[in-house]
Amino acid sequence: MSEAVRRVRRTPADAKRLILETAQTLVARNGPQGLRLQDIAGEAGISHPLILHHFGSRAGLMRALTREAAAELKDRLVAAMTQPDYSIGAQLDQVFDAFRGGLAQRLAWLAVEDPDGAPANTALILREIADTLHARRVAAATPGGTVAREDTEWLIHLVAIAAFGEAMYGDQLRRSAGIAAGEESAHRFRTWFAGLIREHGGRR
Amino acid sequence: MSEAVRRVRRTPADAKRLILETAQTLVARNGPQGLRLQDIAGEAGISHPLILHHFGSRAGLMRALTREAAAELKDRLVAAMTQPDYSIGAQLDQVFDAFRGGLAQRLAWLAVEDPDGAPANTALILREIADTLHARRVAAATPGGTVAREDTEWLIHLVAIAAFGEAMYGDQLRRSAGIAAGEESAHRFRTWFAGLIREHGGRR
DNA sequence: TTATTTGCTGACATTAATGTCAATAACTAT
DNA sequence: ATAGTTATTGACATTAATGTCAGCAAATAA
Repeated sequence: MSEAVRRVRRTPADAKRLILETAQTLVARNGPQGLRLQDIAGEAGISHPLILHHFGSRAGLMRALTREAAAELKDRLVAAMTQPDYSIGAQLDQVFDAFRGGLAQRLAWLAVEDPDGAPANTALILREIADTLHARRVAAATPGGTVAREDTEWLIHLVAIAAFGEAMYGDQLRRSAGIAAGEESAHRFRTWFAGLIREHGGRR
Repeated sequence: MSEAVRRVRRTPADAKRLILETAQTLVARNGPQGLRLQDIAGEAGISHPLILHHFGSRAGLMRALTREAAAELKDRLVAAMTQPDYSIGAQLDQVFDAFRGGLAQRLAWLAVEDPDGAPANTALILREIADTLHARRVAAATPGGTVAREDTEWLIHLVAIAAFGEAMYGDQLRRSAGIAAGEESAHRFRTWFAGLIREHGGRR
C-alpha cells in the first residue's frame, strides 16, 4: 500500500551548487539573520540534514559562502581592471558594478556573521589591486610628476569602504537625508563620486 | 538557619542606565551576536528577567539601544558643526571622532540586528546637517561662484558611508591591503581624506 | 510595627535553532 | 539480477535563547 517515496539524487557538486546558490539568494534577500538551515532547505526543496551532510556544519556552509562571494568579487574587480583604459576614476562605475547585485551586501553581511572568515578570504585582493592600479597611475603620470604609493592605497581604501558603506547603509542614509532612494539616485552618487576622484587624479 | 538573601534595589532609572550601559559595552566588544540577555545580566550582576522587567522584551531593549546611540551620534555631530569655523573639510577629524569610540560600530551593528529601528531613530539627522553645511558653504563661496545643493548632499553622503564603512570594515580592509592596522594608520587616512575634500571644496 | 508597593530573582515553560542517526532509495558496477 | 555505495530523509536529541510567573525582599508610609 505504501507508495515508494521518490527522491532526487544529485551529484555532490550539483547538490553543493544548489545549496550555495539558494543560500546566496536568501542572504541577499533577508540579511544575515535569514540564514537558517531550515529556510535554505525549504527554499531549495531539500531537507536540512542534507546541507549538513555536504558542508559538515553551519559554519562550514558560512565559510563556503564567504569564499565564493570573495572569489566572485575578485573576479569582477580583476575583469574591471584588465580593461585597457582602466583607472579608478574613469571606471568607477564598473568598480561599483562589481559590488552590485547584492554582492557587497552579501559579503558585508557574511562578515558580520563570521568576522574572521571574510578577512581570510579577501586577504591580499586589495594588495593586488593596489599594485596594478599604482603601476597604471605611474605610467599615466605626466613626465615630471610623481604619484605617491600611499595616495593610491588611500584612494583604494576610500573606494572600498565607500562601496561597502554604500551597499550596507546607502539606502538608509539617503532616506535619512531626505534623498529619494532607488537605483537612479545611487547612480547619480556614483557619477558624482567618480568626478571627485577624477578631479583628484587630474591635479597631481 | 536560612540566610536572608541580600538584594540591591535601584530606582527604575538607575536600573535602566545600568542595563543600557552594560549592553552598549557588550555590543561594542562582541558585535551584534554578543547581545544575549544572559550575558548582559551576568556582566551587570543582575538576573536576566530584570532586563525584561524594565524593557518588556529583547526588542524593546534593542530599540532603546539604537535610540540612545543615535541620540549620542547626533549630539556629537551637532557639537562638531556648531564650532565657529566648521566645514566638512577642515573639521573632518571631528566628524570621524563623532563616529569613534565604537559608536558607529554600535549603530551599524544595531542596524544589522534591527534594520527598521535605525532609520526611524536617525531620520532627518542628515537633513539637518545638510541644511547647516550648505548654508555655510554658500556663505563661504566666492562672490561670483555658486554651490550646488546636490554637491553638498553627496559630500555628506560620502562622508557618512565612508565613516560607517571605515568603522565596520576599516581595519579588516587595511589588513587585507597589507596596511598596518591601528589608530595611527586610521588617522593618516582621515587626514588624507580631509585633504581630498578640501581640494574639492576649493575648486568651485 | 504593619501594610503596601514594586524592584528583583529562581525555577520553569516555550521556542527555535543546529546537529545526529538509522533507514531508505537512487545510482553504478559486476 | 545483485551487491555495494552513498545521496537523501524523517524522527529525534541537544542546545541555547527568550519569555513567564509566583514569591521574596527593600524601600516608603501609616
